Amino acid sequence: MTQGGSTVADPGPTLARERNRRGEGGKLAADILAGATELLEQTGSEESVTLRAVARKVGISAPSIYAHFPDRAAIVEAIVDSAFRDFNDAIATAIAGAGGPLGRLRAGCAAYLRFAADRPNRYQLLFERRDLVGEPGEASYAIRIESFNALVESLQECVDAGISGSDDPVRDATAIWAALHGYATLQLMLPDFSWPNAEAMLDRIVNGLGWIDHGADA
Amino acid sequence: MTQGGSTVADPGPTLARERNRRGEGGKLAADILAGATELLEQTGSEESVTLRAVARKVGISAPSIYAHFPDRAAIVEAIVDSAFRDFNDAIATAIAGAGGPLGRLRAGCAAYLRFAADRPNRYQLLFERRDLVGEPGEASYAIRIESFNALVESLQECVDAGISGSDDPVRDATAIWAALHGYATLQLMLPDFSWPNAEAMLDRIVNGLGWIDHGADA
DNA sequence: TGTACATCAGTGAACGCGCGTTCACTGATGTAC
DNA sequence: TGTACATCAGTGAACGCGCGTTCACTGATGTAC
Repeated sequence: MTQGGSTVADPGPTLARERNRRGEGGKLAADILAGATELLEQTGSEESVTLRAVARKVGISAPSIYAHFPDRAAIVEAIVDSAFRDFNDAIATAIAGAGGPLGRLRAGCAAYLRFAADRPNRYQLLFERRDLVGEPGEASYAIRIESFNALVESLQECVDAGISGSDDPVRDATAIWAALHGYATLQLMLPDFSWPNAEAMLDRIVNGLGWIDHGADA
Repeated sequence: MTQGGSTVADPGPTLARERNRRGEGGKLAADILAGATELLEQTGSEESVTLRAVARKVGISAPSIYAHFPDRAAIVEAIVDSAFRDFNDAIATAIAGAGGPLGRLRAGCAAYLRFAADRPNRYQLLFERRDLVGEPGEASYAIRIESFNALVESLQECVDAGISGSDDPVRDATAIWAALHGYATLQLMLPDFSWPNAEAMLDRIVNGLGWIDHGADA
């Protein structure tokens, strides 16, 4: 595990970095977070985000990290938090930029899949670490369902506009979420499978799952 | 990572185990695999399956493992393989035991969700290690889409019987798979979320995704 | 303008840890005669 | 039935590794006077 066949490409040490001026020591915190995120994005495994690897990447010594993060766990938590903020922002922006209830719902779902496709390793991390999730009401829980809530809202809008016949938008938004998440993560696992493209999948998911009116249920 | 806040419950050393008789040394291989699987199921993390931990669990010394597995990676691969066999068997059995095309499709999907709910950590492992997947045609690839193929077959049966109006069973089976996988894994991540129960979700997924005829597509 | 000094940003060496793996071995079990 | 011996199933000690973390430090930067 620490030794042996671990053949992760060594990104090599990033060379000399200028020491921050006085009062600007805080900048290093941002550099550490950025370096750690980049490391994760490259290797695809959270375990490879070690204090020493991060330090090499940023161009500092490992103990310097302790001035900015209490321990390794805090760095990982910070990466995940920042990834969730990026993720939620991307989806909120897409929704805000689209027209009409249906357009907004679809734009949100499309942005979801785009984030996962563009930053696969960061997406994977979002829903990987169960131990970082707090109880409902805590911030660490809220940040994880923020985009889901936006999805529910969009679907509700559609119902209100008479476009969707969903009798339970929360349940149906959950089903849509599940399909989006499954599609995104299975693709990472089996890249050689002949996946339908995102467009086709969105048609199925958005139209099929409690979306268009389609008569009886069972 | 090796030290620090790792607070995984120590299952404690399993005590003295009888040495196998001559010619029965092979039995240990099965014990090792079982111990490793149990360890994984308990801790939920593949990293905790170390040679030493497995040895403690089984009640042998760590080097004894080398008589049966060439290295640690081989153990993990064996766990995953055996988990996939269990998984595929569970689904195949459920399908075989159900009546009618629709009954078989639904039984397969229900068995999928049941496996994930009953053995969450083992299910998670199935679609976690990307590096173990070979190219299409290889056994390590085939075992990963075996149940998907059964799903396509069931859906095709439904089309043939005039029950489903799907114009592309492979694509629609993919969407169903994605929804099942997403539902299963998101539940592990956010156990406190108010998930619709499996029954309700199956209705949505099986009926909604390219299942029941529902007019235009876009 | 010059200088003593406090502070800040960061370093280098060292620690103990669990790990995968190697190696020389031990002692019970079965077999040949 | 007895005994020498090969074989088999496993052991215990040791290795070098990268890790998280601690600790005493250094030297550049800014400030008080």
